[in-house]
Amino acid sequence: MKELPLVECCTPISGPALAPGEAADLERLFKALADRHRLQILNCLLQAGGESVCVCEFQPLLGVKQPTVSHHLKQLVEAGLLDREKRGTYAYYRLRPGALERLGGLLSESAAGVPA
Amino acid sequence: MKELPLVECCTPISGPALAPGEAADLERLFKALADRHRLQILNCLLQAGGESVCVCEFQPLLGVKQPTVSHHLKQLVEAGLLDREKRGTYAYYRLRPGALERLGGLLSESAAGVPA
DNA sequence: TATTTCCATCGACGATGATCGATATCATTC
DNA sequence: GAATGATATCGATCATCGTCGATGGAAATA
Repeated sequence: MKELPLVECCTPISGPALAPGEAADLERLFKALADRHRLQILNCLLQAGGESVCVCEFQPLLGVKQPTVSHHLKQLVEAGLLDREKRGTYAYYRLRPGALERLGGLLSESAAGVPA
Repeated sequence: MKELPLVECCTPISGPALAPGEAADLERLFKALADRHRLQILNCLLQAGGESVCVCEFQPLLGVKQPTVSHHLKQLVEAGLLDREKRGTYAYYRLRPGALERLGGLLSESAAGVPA
């Protein structure tokens, strides 16, 4: 047997681990937010005050080609952050109501248990 | 000149774009959160209530090798989410006070301007 | 129906990122 | 100071992601 070191390593903390499904959901959400261009899209939609914005707005804003814009929009929809609506040949995107609030609330709540 | 289509595409929205630096900061933050293992680390530290946790706690929790744990911890520190402290040969990490709150507040605030 | 326009999907390529074995560093112990 | 143990860094490998040209589909127009 080995003696304990002078400085104790740690007192094991054994809170429940993040549920695998829950961790995967959060990972997808944050992955969706972890891109400059997708953040620009969200910022644009926030400034639109929840109104729908046409795809054609995004391309000049982002400075990338059309397939790339489409790709990013799809990712945001699949993450549950945006809703898509088609009118004629145009496609419109808007913030899914409450999506960002929920994420913000989750972070604030989690951190609320931590003393300053 | 071309006539306007039957369905108007959109009324251009011209709010200020996200400042490049600001977008880059946010991107780094969300990138740091966009990984299953780093989320598990944060969850563990949240359950520790802001207390320091030794590195040796994380390896069995994550189920990855030691260099990988070290890699993830470094990313979280560089993102400004964790603080590192060394005692003897051991390294301890803790949540940087207010970091998660700020992020949560930012999201909630941004979304606050959007009508339900 | 042919044409045009808008947008999504596909396939490929280059870049970025996660992982791990090997090695380095540093403090402790012998 | 040699040996041990904990952690960080390095270098290579493999997977994932962002990007874009080419193509496809659907609606509007001629």
